[in-house]
Parts: sequence; C-alpha cells; structure tokens
Amino acid sequence: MFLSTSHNKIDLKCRVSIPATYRLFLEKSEEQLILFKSLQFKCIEGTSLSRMQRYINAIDELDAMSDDAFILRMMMADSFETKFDASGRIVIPETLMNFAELSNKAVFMGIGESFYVWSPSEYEKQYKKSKQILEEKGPPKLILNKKTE
Amino acid sequence: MFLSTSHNKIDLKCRVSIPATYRLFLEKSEEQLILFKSLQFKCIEGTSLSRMQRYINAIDELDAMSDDAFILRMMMADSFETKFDASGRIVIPETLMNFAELSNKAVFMGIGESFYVWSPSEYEKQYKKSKQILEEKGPPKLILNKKTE
DNA sequence: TTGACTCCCATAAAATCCCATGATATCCCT
DNA sequence: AGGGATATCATGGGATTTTATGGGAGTCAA
Repeated sequence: MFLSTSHNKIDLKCRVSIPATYRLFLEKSEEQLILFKSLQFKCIEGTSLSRMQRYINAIDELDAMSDDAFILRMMMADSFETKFDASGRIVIPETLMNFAELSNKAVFMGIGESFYVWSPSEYEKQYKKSKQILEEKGPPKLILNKKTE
Repeated sequence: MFLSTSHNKIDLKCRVSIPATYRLFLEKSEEQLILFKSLQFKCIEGTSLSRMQRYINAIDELDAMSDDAFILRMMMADSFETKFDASGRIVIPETLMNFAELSNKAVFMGIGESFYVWSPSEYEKQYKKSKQILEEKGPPKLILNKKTE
C-alpha cells in the first residue's frame, strides 16, 4: 500500500530515493514500478505493473477510434518501467522531470494503489485546495457512514 | 474491538504504548494498524488496514476529479502504517504529533472499529462539550435494531 | 573520447530493536 | 479468602540497523 507523504531530494543525476515504505510494498508484492504522466494533474504518477495492466485492459474495452482511447494510448507511450538501485533510488526520466516541472525536490504522496510525485510548489497548491474543500463541504459521505457492509 | 479510554505517556522519541486491549484486538485479527488525521476533529484516528482499504477502493469508484476523491486521496497521503515494537509501543509520526497538538500525553479513546488519540486538553474540551449537549438536548435516540429498507 | 548511465562505497541522521525496571494485575495454593 | 509468586503493562535508555543522500570508478555506445 502506498501511504503517507515524504519530501525527498533529487540530485544532479536526477536520482531520488523512493520512500522506504513504498519500496517495501513493491518488493513484498514482487511488483515492477511504473512511472507515467498524470492525466489529471501536473505530476508524475507511480504504480505497480499489474495495476497498469488494468489501464491497458480498460483501453481495449473502449472504442478503439475514440478520443479516450487515443489519450490513454498516449499516456502508455509516456510511461516508464523503472527499478531502484541498491540504495533504493530511481532515476526520473527527463520527459517526466519536465512534465512535472521538477528540479531538486520531489514530494511523494501515497494515495493507496498508486502515488504522485509533485514539485513542492505544485504539492502545496493541491494540499491547500483539498483543505479548502474539506472546510467548505465537510468530509465525504462514506466517511460519515462508518458502518461496514 | 477498540473500547475504553486510557491516558498514556509520550516519550522523547514520540513513542507511546498502545493500550493492551487494542493491541490484542489487532494481533488476534492479524491486522495492520493505520494512523491518520481525523477529518472531523483535531485528533489522530487509528484503524485497521482492511478498514482503510474500503476508502482506498472508494477512490477508484468515484469520479477522479470529484471533491470526494480529492479529500480521500489527501487522507491517504496523511496516513501511516505503523506497527508496535516488542513492548507494544508505536511511534507517532511528527506530522500527526503536530496536527493533533500532542506533546507528552496522549488520550486513547476507543470507539469500536477505530480509536481516537487526543491531546489531554482537546480531549477535555470534547468531553465537556458532549456532556453539555447531553444536558441540553437529552440522550440521543438510538435504534439498535434498524429495520432494513 | 565524451557524455550518459550504472554500479559501488561512504556517511550522518533517523528509525528500530533490545534489554531493563517499577508498577499493576493475575494466578494459585493453602 | 489471604497472600505470596508470577505474568503483564507502561515506560526508560542504549545499541544497532536502516534510510536518505553524496560522490567516484567502471561501462557502453556513438
């Protein structure tokens, strides 16, 4: 499970430490790590290969000529299979560095089945936004309905 | 089941003993413990991983751009998987210490499927508030056998 | 031969493990 | 039911391991 947030440094070689908890999760489940451009935000998304496979399957179920299928295929084309070195670091591909406007700091944000990698400023923006939504609208309904079915 | 209340000490390393009854419940059900920021109060909430999994699954079922999905993702980002050491203590992450304004005392309050961790002062506040509401409005109407629709 | 990439070693700080202790609580035997 | 023996709990502190990060040597390709 990808949970919690951590701020790690990106060095001159574009190397960055994957949070140890994420690494352990991937190792335990014997999963490859995939990085790709988020479709929703200006950030990198990381997930396991098997979850990525679900995206690919979903594309097959769409009309092959549709815009959605087109977009999703483009996303696949910009995804990278990465593995970490002996000290648990990955190298962020240049394409993704540029896309997420990363320079020397990366914020890893675990959201369960996948995680986001933000630039610190973009992360701040999203964090503030979510706090604002929470204040204005309150917690989601399913949080309030705590009963398990 | 997480029940009863206990006041435990937080040491300099941010370690605190989980009440033995909570621990036994987690061990018996072979569950991981998750800590996260409460969306409703200034306290930490603790629950099992499998219960947390419900919220994670909900993220995929919602419109990814919806406000609820936003809040849920942020909730995951502020969550920590913890395990207790040989003597039954956990370390409270700094983020959560700050959020709940904890320093050297923690009040564990079991509420069934999850539990709250308060600072003593915040706990007092909530406790008094509930007593006051009870006096003003009388006991809540509680229906144990709810008819299914 | 000059980048770009990968592997390997080094290190400070932080997280985790391990052992110790006093205070309760629980057991057990008469 | 008493009262000592034993287990469990909450807590303290030192030792050890892991983590995040920096930098250099080897490798491969154009």
